Amino acid sequence: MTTKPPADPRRPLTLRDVSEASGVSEMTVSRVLRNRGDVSDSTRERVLEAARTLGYVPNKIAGALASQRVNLVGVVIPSLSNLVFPEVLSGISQELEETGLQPVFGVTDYNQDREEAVLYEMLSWRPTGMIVAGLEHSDAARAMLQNAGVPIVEIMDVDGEPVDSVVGISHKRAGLEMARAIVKAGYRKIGFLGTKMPHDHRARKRLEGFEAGLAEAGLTLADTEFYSGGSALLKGREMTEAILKRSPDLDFLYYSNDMIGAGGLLYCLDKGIDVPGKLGLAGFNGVDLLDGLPRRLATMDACRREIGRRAAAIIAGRSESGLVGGERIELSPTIQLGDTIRRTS
Amino acid sequence: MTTKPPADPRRPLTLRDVSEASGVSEMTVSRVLRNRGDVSDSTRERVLEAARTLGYVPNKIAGALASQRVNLVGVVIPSLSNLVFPEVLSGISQELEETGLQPVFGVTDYNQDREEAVLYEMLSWRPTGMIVAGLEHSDAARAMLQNAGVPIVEIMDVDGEPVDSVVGISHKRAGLEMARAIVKAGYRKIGFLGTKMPHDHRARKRLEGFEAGLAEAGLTLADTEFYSGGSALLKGREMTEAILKRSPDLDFLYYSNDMIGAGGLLYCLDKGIDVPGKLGLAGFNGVDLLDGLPRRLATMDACRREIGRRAAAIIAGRSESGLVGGERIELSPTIQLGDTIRRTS
DNA sequence: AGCCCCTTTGATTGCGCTATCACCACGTAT
DNA sequence: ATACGTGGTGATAGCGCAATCAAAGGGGCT
Repeated sequence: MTTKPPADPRRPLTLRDVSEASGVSEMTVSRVLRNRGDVSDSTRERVLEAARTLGYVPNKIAGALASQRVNLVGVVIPSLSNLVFPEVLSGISQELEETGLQPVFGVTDYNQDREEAVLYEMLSWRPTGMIVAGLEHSDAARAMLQNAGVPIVEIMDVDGEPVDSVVGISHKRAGLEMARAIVKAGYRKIGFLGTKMPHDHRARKRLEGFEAGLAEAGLTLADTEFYSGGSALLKGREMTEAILKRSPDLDFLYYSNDMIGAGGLLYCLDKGIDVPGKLGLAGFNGVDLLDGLPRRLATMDACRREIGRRAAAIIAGRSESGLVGGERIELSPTIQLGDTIRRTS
Repeated sequence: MTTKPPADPRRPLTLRDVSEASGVSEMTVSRVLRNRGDVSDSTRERVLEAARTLGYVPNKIAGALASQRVNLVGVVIPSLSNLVFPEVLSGISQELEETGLQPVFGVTDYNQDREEAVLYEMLSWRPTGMIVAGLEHSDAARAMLQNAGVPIVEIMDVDGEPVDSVVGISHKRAGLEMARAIVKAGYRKIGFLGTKMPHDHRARKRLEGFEAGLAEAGLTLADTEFYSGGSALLKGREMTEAILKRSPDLDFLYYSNDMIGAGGLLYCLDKGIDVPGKLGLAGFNGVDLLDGLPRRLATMDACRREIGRRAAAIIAGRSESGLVGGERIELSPTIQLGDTIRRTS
């Protein structure tokens, strides 16, 4: 059988073209290409051959409309330049790999209006499920998610009221526990260095938890320093220099993330400051960048990849088994003292 | 006017629901929601009000099928854990922001089979255009891209034959120029440290260019060291230690990326090695991480954000103006000598 | 032979939307 | 008066596919 080329070479191919080329009905072609229903081996071969030589690519738009099923999972995150989120995405991708589901990413830049727009856009493709970073959304966004009629998983954070399911860690508790560890190690004059992003709710919660932990020991933050934008490592250096110049008697610096913490550590080593004797340091995240530093920064693992995996599993699982949802998974970040907190043992 | 709730509360809303709630035809609702055609202000208000209170979200699947237009741009990259690609994505996002086009990302893990699968999946959504990292694809993948009938932009690399348009830098030339700079600075016993990924064609081309540059001065690589996986910073340390132990007389180390270069730099500073006097170092990429290091590593900017922007602009531009395509944009990375190459001046 | 059952294939319908054209009610020009 | 726009609206058809049911072609059984 000769495969005749389509009439108009620039007209996109359809099932009909494959059907004509292989001499069977469109329905049978559809069945072959989706591996669904019984088709004899001989026709299957013929159809696949025709599809291959034509270079046919199915039109999922039409397929999705007809079947009311879409293999997409919307993933909404605040940023890509954070190093944290790519790892979450990676966990999601990995878990979804074998399910036939496809993640689609959207970035909000920590901006609620952008988030609303991205959610609207994504929901308009009628995805199988949504994974959204954080629990804080505009009312309109919450309403959209609630009405979407598909599983919603909010990730990263568990301190708040989820729309549906939630997978994350308690950033409040993370801050609290780090404060306790620092106090226990004997540090008393403690400074905080972080970002100036009012919409990074997780950083805010860590700070709140941290202050609560200090309060347990009757302490308050001795000084704080904030930044925004730029190379985090460099900012860590600069902020550390600034805060130590202003408050030379600090004996501990808590950084809101590992990158600025690493910058601070490099600064202290440069200056020959005795770490952790005279000055202790800690960050947050457990990025593996830290493994390469001259000294291991104290930190707390945020379970990023695991969060992605579990969230994806909920979507994937729920899309098969018609579960009702509302799962709540709180992971426990483990504190790693590294070499920048005095060991009290 | 009271907006009656939909009959079945779990049935997804359609244009018909909004049309009934607002007392106009579906067509008029469609026009209002897309801001197309003339609609009187009073009806527009009524329709928007109804849509808002119902919480209607349009179904783009149906819309795309009917209009044969899809506002998606497929973006295919090899990895997210590389720090380089998130920046490219960021450039793409930014450029696409105002065009109504939406990027959709797919990750191949430097695997040609995965790439083929991801391309097939993406093309089946009939995107407005595709941005694909690299020029090396399987025959099937090339064929798919060629037949897609939409603008294709291959990015990062210009050393090869593009399917359609291409935006990137010459990695061969980047390697070559770095080699020349190193030779000119007087280094002679030069080692290379890189990844063991046979499918990272850009790293390979840089190495080829680099060796060609050495050859101009009658030199060859004195030693090489490869790694795969793990924390790049730590690997940089370990590899540097290994290669220097094996070949203590090396006077320069060229790293295939900045992260391992940074690890190497930290190692050398730890060991008190005279950089750049006794030993010169250079990386590749110009990641802003380097700004925070104790000494600035020599490197070469890969124009990542710019590449993303230009690629997106081609898609956006071509989707309006029915241009024919085939653009070729070669950006020029600038060498930054930093503090780890001797200044010959 | 007549029956049933199973496998394989095809015809029809509709998913939710937009393109297109038709239509109506007004003006305004001729 | 007739013709002709023009802003506003609705009716109809169809995008490319999959769900569904109908039908055709074999066996194997009584």
